Amino acid sequence: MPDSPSFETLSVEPVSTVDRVVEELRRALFEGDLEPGTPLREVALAGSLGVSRSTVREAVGMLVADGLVDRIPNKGTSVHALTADGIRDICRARLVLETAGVDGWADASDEARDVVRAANAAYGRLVRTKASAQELTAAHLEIHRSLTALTGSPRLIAMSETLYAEIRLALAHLDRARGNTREQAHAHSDLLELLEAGRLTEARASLVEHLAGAERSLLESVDP
Amino acid sequence: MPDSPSFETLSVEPVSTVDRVVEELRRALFEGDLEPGTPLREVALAGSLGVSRSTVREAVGMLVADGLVDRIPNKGTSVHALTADGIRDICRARLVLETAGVDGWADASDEARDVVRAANAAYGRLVRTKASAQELTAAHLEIHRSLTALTGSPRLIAMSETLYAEIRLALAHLDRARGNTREQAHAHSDLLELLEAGRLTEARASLVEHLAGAERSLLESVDP
DNA sequence: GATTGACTGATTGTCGGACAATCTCAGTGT
DNA sequence: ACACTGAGATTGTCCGACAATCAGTCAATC
Repeated sequence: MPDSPSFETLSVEPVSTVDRVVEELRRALFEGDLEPGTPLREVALAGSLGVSRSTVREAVGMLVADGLVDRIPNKGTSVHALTADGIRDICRARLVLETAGVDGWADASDEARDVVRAANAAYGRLVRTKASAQELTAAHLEIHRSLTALTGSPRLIAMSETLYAEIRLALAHLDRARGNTREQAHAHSDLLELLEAGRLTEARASLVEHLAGAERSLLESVDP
Repeated sequence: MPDSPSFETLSVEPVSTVDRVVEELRRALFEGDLEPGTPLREVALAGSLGVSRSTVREAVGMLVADGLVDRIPNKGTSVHALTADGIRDICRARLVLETAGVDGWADASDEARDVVRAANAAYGRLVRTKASAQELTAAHLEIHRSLTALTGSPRLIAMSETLYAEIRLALAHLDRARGNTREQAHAHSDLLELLEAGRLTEARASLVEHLAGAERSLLESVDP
């Protein structure tokens, strides 16, 4: 027998029914199929998804924990509706997390830095090929996620992901304000250049400005 | 009719069975009744708590979302066991959140600053009266929570609370290392004095040092 | 002797049904 | 205009059931 191989690259993901339901609901939320404020009736969902109410309940509970769905006891759950205060809060929070990542650029691992570069390149590619709005926002948020990931902290990354999920939900119902994609691409590239050059304080300032712009754009989605 | 009173202070919390179970489990975790790694069997818990398995399942699911309990699919749940890497990660994350609060001292609301002062005072009082270890850790973590609360961001506060919950769980099984409570009280008071004096960079440095000490202390709990 | 395969018991994941508690809302009565 | 009432809908909780999965044990095989 040839000495036992390791099989370290192999893996099977045991995807449970609840996971599939969560995934399907997230997809529907991010694609804008479900308007914010829409009630999520357990029996109706169970019926159309072909699963039991218990399973739907558990899946919805996870989305509630993620902040994508609001629950009022004894009244039901509904698609999370973002307020202006909520947007301001999200932006303040992401500013904290992303600047933490930018400040740690020098101390970050090479892989983490490469992820930022790759995310930026992927976004630029999508802008040129005129991808769909959902793909663009996903790629855009991936850049910012990679910034937080510069900290190398799994918990900070997990926190930031809940923020991006909320943003993505808000952006799903805002297909306008897409005209600034090209400027945003420049903003990201500029930020990355500053980072590569080691000009951290300028990079930080660039990020602050970029996020302020994002906040304005998001606020338009709730305040017409 | 006498002109209608306000009743603003009144409220009834519609406490569901799941909430009570969650609360009871948290208590048990924080008091150290349950060793890290202890499996949480659904039927056993349902039996001793006098509720159905569904309810236990939902409650445990919430604790999993909070990071207090680990779940391995098809294998079960167990009390979260903190690794050395986990502690390092938590401390990095709390450093980011708490420094964000400290940096925002000047811009914070008066109430938020008062909360910090009150928390510090309450902690000092407990140290003098030789309170129990659990009370001390609770008061201690409340100080740090109030620091993050200086940001005024509900989401950042919520994030920090999950961190403190994990820390509290780790501390529940570390009744030694309590000798440094007096030094810690000084550290907090010093930090607060620097803040009051507006010497923010020094305050920040003080916090960094204090958190490094906390990390060392926590690491002892996993690495004997 | 190590590996494989089959059996067993325990536990989880999912299902369906059931029922009380609670909310909503229209309707009724005063 | 106001309070009460009742029906319908929905959630919260419980129960019982069963397949799928996992951790052992133990025999069979090479």
